[in-house]
Amino acid sequence: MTKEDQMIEEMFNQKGDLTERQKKIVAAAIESFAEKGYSATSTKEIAQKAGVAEGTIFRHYKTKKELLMSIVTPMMIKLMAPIIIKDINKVLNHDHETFEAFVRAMIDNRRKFLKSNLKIIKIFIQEIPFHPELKEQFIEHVGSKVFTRLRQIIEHYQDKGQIIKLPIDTVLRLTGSTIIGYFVTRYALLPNADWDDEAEVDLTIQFLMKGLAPEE
Amino acid sequence: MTKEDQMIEEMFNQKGDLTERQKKIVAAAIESFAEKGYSATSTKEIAQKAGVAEGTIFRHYKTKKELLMSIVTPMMIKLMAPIIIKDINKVLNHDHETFEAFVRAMIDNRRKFLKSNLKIIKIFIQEIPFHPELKEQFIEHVGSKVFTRLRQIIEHYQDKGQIIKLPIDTVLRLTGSTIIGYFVTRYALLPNADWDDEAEVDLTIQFLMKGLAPEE
Amino acid sequence: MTKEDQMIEEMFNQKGDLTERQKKIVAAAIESFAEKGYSATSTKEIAQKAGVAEGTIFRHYKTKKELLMSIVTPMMIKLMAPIIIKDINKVLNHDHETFEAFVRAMIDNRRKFLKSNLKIIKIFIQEIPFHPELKEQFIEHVGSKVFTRLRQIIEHYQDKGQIIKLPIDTVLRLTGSTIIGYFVTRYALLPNADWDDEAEVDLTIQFLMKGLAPEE
Amino acid sequence: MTKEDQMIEEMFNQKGDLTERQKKIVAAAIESFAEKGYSATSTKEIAQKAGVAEGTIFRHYKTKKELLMSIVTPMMIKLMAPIIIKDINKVLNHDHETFEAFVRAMIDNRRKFLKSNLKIIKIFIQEIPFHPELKEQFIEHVGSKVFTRLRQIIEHYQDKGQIIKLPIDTVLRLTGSTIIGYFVTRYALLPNADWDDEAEVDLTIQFLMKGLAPEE
DNA sequence: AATGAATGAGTGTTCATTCAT
DNA sequence: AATGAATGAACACTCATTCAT
Repeated sequence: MTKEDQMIEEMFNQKGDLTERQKKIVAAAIESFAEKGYSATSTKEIAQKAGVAEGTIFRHYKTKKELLMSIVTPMMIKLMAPIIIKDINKVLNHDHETFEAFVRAMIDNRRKFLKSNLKIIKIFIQEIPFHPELKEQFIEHVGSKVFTRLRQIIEHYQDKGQIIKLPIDTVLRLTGSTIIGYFVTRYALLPNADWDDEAEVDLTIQFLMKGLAPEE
Repeated sequence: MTKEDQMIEEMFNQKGDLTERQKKIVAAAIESFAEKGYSATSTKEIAQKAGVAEGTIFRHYKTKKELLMSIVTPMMIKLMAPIIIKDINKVLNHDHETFEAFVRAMIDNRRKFLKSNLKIIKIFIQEIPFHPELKEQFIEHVGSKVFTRLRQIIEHYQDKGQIIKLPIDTVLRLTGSTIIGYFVTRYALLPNADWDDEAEVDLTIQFLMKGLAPEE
Repeated sequence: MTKEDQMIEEMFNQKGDLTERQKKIVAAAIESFAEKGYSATSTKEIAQKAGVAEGTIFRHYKTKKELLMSIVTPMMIKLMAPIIIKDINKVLNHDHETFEAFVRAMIDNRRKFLKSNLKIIKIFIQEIPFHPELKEQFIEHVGSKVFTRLRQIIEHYQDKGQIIKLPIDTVLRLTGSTIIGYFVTRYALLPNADWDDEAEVDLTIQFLMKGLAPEE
Repeated sequence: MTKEDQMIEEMFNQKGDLTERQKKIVAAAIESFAEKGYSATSTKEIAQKAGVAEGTIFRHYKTKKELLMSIVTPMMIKLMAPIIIKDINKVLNHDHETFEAFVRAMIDNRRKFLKSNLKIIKIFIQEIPFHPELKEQFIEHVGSKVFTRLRQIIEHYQDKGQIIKLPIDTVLRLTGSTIIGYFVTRYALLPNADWDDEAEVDLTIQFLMKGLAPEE
């Protein structure tokens, strides 16, 4: 719970409008949603875990779904923000001379966020197929921008001759699969294995670079 | 529904013990579980969709969960079977001279299964985090054997000098990420995009082989 | 309860599609709705009084409101039916030579119905202001026909020179007020007073006839 | 709302102890109780409509029922007051020479009150069957006195030979039915019809007088 | 005086499951 | 085997009321 609490502190107190009780409700909801899934979690259970009356939940969130959304939406934005927001020139020209450096930076940066938002991300991925509004919201507010952005970045490094000139979406898919595959294995499938993260990332990036190396 | 029906025919009639009514129940359950998730689906709904009485479901399956299991367990076994069953020597020595040929064969072979079991696989992946028995069953009966087997195979091709001598589990992860990443993108994320499957698989395998190529 | 049961028997068994349990539910609902009002009556209470499980109510009636409607709608129709249905010539020419005879017949006939449907009528009157559908249904299916019919009848006796030629709606209102006023006093306001019904009706009709007597 | 506000002003400011906020609460409660009934109206709804906090209602009225009573009780008294209070000799001997004049005065006088208290009267009639205290209060404080009084008045005009010597309660009932029947039709059933009030009252009184005319 | 957060019992309704037919 | 009526616990949500601020 400590890690989760920390993340709630960070994420929601910035917004500054969560009361002590609300934080407890949100923390309890995250715990339960992640453990048993949104629709198998009862509001009674959340209330008990949070140590509040059931009615209190509904004072702050009109419906159970609104509670879910209030947890998942800001995370979704924060997860993708760094990719969208960063000044384009900075990212491409100044920040990272090579594609490898860019990928490494991205892994390092997102790893922290991921580690502290593990449960919320899990909830998000679990529930997105069942809530069309969530999907639409994701695509509208984040998804499309992120993909546009990532395509620009890949094109940039292709133009610089650092990576192979395959179709951009294919490069995107291969890169995404490799990185996300690492994170999923690391934090969801085998979180308790004995990981040497530094080495593992090195190998992963090395694999990716070789795989995407331009033809001679 | 035709595709789903076909698959049900194939899969369950082998077992030979499914009545006409049971097939309808199973088909309805697959449809609903995939669409709204296991716990958000009511047995009433399944009964209606299947055109049977509510009681009929419980005549064939003691509980709702048993119905879920009866859908998901055999699929899980069939999905993994080809990897486990095949005679070891055959696979390694005779069937596929190269790692590339092996990967290509695997993709081709599993693609058919995947396409016709899409919904069940979706259900399986959605529900596995919430049903410990399912997870245990998977690991015990399938997972561990599959992994042992895949490690042997990778070692074999490493020994033949066809792929780089990274830690076996790392190779496994990278290969898995690349292939599963392709399938997920192809069939779950963007099933309606305009895919040239042959070309896409060629590029994917080419990426994988370059990425895993032994050092010179 | 005996009287109520009787009436339920009569009214609903004709339709023949009420199970024993449904009858109990309906009887309990009538009792409670009449006593505390529709919205102050809980389904739990109805279930307990009926000696069934709460769920059973909802097997037969999709909502609490549907239960209310199923009680009130057929009564409304049966209450008004005799006025609408009767063959027009019969009523006007053959059945009743005088307006007095018509009024007396109406009082006698509707008294029986009223006595055995007292509670349901009470519920109907109590709830009609709060359920627009009920009001519309009443007007559409019964009200308008009844009024058209009653106007014809009054006109008929006016033409025969038996009652004064005031505006028809005024005659209707005065007649209605007098008769309904009697019934309300008799059965709702002072049901326990010491009534000599025959004498009281005689006086009431005598008052009505004098009041509506044509000018000389 | 203007009309309602006016009436509240009139009625409650006499008591002089209603704050601005209380008036808003009372006005909102009247609106809602009349529209949806007492028990279907929530205190939250009243608070919102009144523009005050939920707690504020309970600062002024211990319970929701007390709020109802505070609305309905003074109206009940004011409605009946003129009949009770007026100096007996004045009414009978000086004010109105004839029964007809008395009835006409009563209709004129009470019409104003009725028009501006329509909603409260509606609430009173709707709720009286469900609140025994209300009924008792009505009978004790108003009802019995009013009836005693009205009986005296009728007896007086009977003695003067102006109306028929039927049993007093029967005369009372017939007179009441006729007058109340007019008001109910005029203000509750068909308030939007095209009424010529003066003519209608004339006809109604004419009917009543003929109906109650002494035998020759 | 006024607020509105907090309460927990209560609401109508749905649930998975049982069982007589 | 199949039905669908019956169950009562559980559901998300609302209620009148309290109380610290």
